[in-house]
Amino acid sequence: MRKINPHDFKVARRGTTREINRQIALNLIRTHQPISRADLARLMNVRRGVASLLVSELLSESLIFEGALGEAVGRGRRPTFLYIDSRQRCVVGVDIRASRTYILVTDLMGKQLGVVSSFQTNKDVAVLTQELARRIKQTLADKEVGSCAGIGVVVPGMVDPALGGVLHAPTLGWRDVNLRDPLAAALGIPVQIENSGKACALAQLWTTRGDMVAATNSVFVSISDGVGTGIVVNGELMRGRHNTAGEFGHVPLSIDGPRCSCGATGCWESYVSNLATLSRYFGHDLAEARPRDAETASFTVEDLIARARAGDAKALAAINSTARYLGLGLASIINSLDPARIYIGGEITTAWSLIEPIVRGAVRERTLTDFGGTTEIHIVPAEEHPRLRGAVALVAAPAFAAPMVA
Amino acid sequence: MRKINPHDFKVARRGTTREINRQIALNLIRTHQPISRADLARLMNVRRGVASLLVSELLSESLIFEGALGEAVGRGRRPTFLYIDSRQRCVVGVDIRASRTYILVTDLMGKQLGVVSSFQTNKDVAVLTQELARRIKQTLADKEVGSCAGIGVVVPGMVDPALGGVLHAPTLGWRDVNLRDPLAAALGIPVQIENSGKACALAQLWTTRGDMVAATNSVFVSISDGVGTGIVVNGELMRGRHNTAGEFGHVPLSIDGPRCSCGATGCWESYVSNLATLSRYFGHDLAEARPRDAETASFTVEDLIARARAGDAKALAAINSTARYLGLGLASIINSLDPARIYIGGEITTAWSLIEPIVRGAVRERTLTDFGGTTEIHIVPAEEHPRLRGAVALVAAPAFAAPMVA
DNA sequence: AGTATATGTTCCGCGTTTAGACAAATTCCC
DNA sequence: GGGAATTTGTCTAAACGCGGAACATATACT
Repeated sequence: MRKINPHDFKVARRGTTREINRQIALNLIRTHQPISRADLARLMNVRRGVASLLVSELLSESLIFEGALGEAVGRGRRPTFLYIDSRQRCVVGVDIRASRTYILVTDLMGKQLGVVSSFQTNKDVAVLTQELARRIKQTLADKEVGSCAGIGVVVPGMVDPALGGVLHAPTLGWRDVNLRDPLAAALGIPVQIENSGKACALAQLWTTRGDMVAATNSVFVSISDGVGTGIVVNGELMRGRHNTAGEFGHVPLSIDGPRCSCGATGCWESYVSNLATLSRYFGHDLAEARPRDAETASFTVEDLIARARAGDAKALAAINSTARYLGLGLASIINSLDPARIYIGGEITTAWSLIEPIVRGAVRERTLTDFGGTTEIHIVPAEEHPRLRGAVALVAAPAFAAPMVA
Repeated sequence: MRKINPHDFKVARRGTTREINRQIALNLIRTHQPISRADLARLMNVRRGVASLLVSELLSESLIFEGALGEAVGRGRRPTFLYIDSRQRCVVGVDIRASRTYILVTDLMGKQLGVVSSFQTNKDVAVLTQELARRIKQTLADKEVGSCAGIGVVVPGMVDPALGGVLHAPTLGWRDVNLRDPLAAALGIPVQIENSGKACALAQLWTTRGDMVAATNSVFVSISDGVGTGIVVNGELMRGRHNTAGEFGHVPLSIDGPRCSCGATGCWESYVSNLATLSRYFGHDLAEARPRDAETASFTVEDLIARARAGDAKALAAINSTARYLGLGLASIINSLDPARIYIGGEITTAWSLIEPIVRGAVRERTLTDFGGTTEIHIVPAEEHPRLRGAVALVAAPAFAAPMVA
């Protein structure tokens, strides 16, 4: 039951019906491929004639292609199978992080076409843009990937996708930096840019198979140096007025808690970020400066988890403590948004088998309803590259999105 | 950019275009009345012929009516003005609270038709249903209000609008109670039921004039015995998987804080509810049982505010303390959802002129971005009856909602 | 070889927008 | 007072796309 905005609506035109049904057909082919025109018509509950016309339109735009004939189930003419046409077109996903920058090439369906490459991030935007352009050119030339439909870039910080600018990325030290236009100009390819937490949520929305209801109402929680979240409501990414929706990392667990990098105190992030977990292990006061001495500089959460698994009680205690705070924060997300599913990404998830009971216990402890306590929690391993997948989705998804209407 | 759910979509039929445009026309008449067919066509950017057809359809369903001829602006034929037809049809809104139950009759546009009546709430559902039915019958017979299109009921608790049941309403002591069906059966009128925080959000969404962008991305925070919130995203009420989205009242300010009625500790509600404010004034430990002795039983927040305005320093301190916690909690809402506007309702708002600087200061203190700190805050006075307006919207809004498509 | 069945195409009907013409109503101007 | 200009509202034909059914094609079973 959506309200029509009387100052910003879209009247249905003669071609709107077709536009809508075309997108539905495209999505059904995407999720059910290989599929015949007849099956498509049955799924859509339209006559075969209509499905045929929709298909021929998609064929003429080479969004799909006709593959080999399928086997007839019983008797009767064999169906011609339809597939999304992701041949000779690719998408580049770029994940810029404080330490390194990652590049991935996929086809339009998000299928990985090469290895993930990476290089050290130069925080000077001009230099970084140049290096990115050089490496992307190289990648596109090397591979048999066809033409590039677009480049998606994700950044750990506040982004204005409409203007293409990074408004504030603390870990990169960027403020009011336009990355999109110079990169697009250097390559002659359209560039989309978005916050990485939101991109992760997009990745799950567009790549999750099976239970779509859960993916269309979900929250992605990404835990690394900071805590970022992306919220998906009714199959749509929640942006908020200034595209900053999803900063759950700075909702407090205790307003009198440790100082957070954002300047406030007791943020969830200051309890569960990788730095917080490591600080807890090394016994530093969390309010102090970040540990960067010789012993701790190269020590990561993965190392900590390895020690915990090897029997280091202090390491285990640090992780368990993070697990508990993680659960308490998730409970806030559940109470406030009641998502069907929560995705969790980040290094800490490699310890999931250790911490799951603690996390779930803490969730149950603070959720208001029994339903809330049983909210699905899905772990997204780093090997799935959720941020890069999200960057790709920025480019690939619009072709499949529902048309704006009413 | 919404994703089409491949397991639950709506194909566009032959009549879908008309359905969409019909609703747009209806909404434009609603917001711009009185309006002529020609102006409607200009607003919609369609031919006058189309607008005429849409109008004649709406006329035949008596959703609108033709009023007197308007004055010609320059030369030319005088336009016939169109109006939403809210004559002889009414909606009943019911607000069930722990102490009293309120009833309001409005027309389809939400215009108040009589006085708000109320009676003491009997927590036995059978008795309450009977009394409600009796009083509503009486109200509908007394007034020259025409036939009743539906009854909207709001309850302070967890509701399943689809099943018509109240799953859990702590202050009423209800659990798994079906209120909708017995009431509908007793009156022969369809009944809609919803949580009161969500209803308040709906009320603002459907009755706010002017800046629609703000209303379509807003959060309503209702502060009384408890703290309830309703979230509106893209012009649609956010329900969540179990219709429990919006329980920001139980997001903690400090997990080690005072015990909350929900069983957890340090919930925002336990800092800013009316009881919390009063307890602070009387110096009780917030974790103790609620103050209900002779002195405090009948003392309300309004009384407290009156004392504060009269110069009672202790009263002012209690209110200021609540104001600060209120702002800190609002900051969490802003950080996590980035709404364009926050509406605040409840008794404490009568002290807004006293507490506004403190609230805004606390908001700025914890919001992550400068944008966030300047988020619009609108006070909704009790005289506007936001809960009752929301109850009415439950019935009146569907006729104006955008059709589900794609 | 004949029949049954499934797929994919084609044709016509009908609802809706699009475009334009036209009558009715009203003001302006001579 | 009368004609021109302008605006409103209706009407008709064309274009677009779904709805339904017929038809050709292709395959399996008997």
